Amino acid sequence: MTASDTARARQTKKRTRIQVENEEKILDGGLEIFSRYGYRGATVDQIAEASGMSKPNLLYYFRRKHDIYVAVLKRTLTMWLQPLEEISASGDPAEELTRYIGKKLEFSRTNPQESRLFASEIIQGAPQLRPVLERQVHDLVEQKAAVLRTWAREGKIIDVDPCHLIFMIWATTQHYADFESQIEAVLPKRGRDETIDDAYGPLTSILLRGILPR
Amino acid sequence: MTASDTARARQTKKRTRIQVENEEKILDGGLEIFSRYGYRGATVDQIAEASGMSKPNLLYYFRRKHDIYVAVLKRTLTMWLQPLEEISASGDPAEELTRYIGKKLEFSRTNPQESRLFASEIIQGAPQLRPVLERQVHDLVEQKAAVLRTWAREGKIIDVDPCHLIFMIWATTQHYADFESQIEAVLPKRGRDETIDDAYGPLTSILLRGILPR
DNA sequence: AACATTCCTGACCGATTGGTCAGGTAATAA
DNA sequence: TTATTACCTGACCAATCGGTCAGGAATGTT
Repeated sequence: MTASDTARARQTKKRTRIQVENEEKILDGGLEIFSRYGYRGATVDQIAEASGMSKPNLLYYFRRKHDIYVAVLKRTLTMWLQPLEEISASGDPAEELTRYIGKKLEFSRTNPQESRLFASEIIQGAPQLRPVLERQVHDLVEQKAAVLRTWAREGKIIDVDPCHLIFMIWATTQHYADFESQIEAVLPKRGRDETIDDAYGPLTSILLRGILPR
Repeated sequence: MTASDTARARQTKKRTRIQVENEEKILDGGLEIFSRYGYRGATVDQIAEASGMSKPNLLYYFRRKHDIYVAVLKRTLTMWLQPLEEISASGDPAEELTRYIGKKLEFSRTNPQESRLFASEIIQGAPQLRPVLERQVHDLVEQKAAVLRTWAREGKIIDVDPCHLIFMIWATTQHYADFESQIEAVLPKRGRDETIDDAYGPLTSILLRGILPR
């Protein structure tokens, strides 16, 4: 047995059925716990329990707590960015933005844990995500900001800094996942799904009225 | 020495100069650490160091980590709610809302740690804040929502669920504090203060265009 | 100055933390 | 069938956690 025989190094080789299954279990469990308590607040024991396996067995697949965290973040990033990528310069601004807002709201509905995981990581200074933010996300935002700027030049939307518009959409849509417990406590009792349904109207109408020319 | 002689129980009596000073130091240190790591991720040792005192001495003033946390949250809540309270039914909607947005953005600039502390608490399910949210915040939101509804009935603003409008303002303004490190990483290099300055224009113009009648 | 009270500390405690390890069990390839 | 590899476990470890405690140092009161 040498160090190169460990599960992590084995990933270059072919992955076993059991390995695939268990790693997925662990990522799910990790998501649940990390999104609730943040990186430092989460314990390996908790993640192991949430994943339905013993701690030593979990650590057989991911040798360090930190490795689980990074893997969960990595898996989440793709779906988090997807809706933004789909904005098309050739489409109609109102349609494209309505669709984008809808997709982001839908993400808050179906993946609140993922949303909170990101929020938690970023509130804590994005120690793991920073490199990705500075390259991948930065580039994508700039690319889509350029699209919005083109639309503004053509008079299809008003002329405001497109980055802040994107931030507005992120903030308002993710709010329904990240601050769910606040909304739940403040609002007259309704389910989470209904609340997000209710939000769709006000959100799109205010934002579109706000950026489309009269 | 009985239990009733402890620092906490003493709060009913007159508070010493040193006591006042040190409790403030601890609340500041606690804010710094809790806002960075969340409740569970923060350690008493860290808070003690951030407060510039030894751990036993810190625990002389607050006997439990949890007591510090609650005290910090309590101190923060008042200033967090202040701007919303100031919205006046008799004022001009455009002016009142512009001022409110400005105040909230200003809070993000001057009190980012407080903002993140709240965000962290709420993401983790608001275990401590929930009672306050369900009473104090709930009542205040309903009261101001009524004001917005009146404005809508008078045709001064468009007719959307006012709660979601309030959420939009919270989300967009607090975003600049809570997600500061993301914005910093994504945006072309600027200072935090300049970014918030830049945000004020787009934010107010989009939101006001979005809710004021044409 | 004498005393009482408040403030502060080093040493310490049991519990929990992330992580290791020797060895046993199940799956699979020969 | 047998050998090999992958999978899993209980027991364990050093470090860190929240918190205690006896007693010394400041501070304030008379």
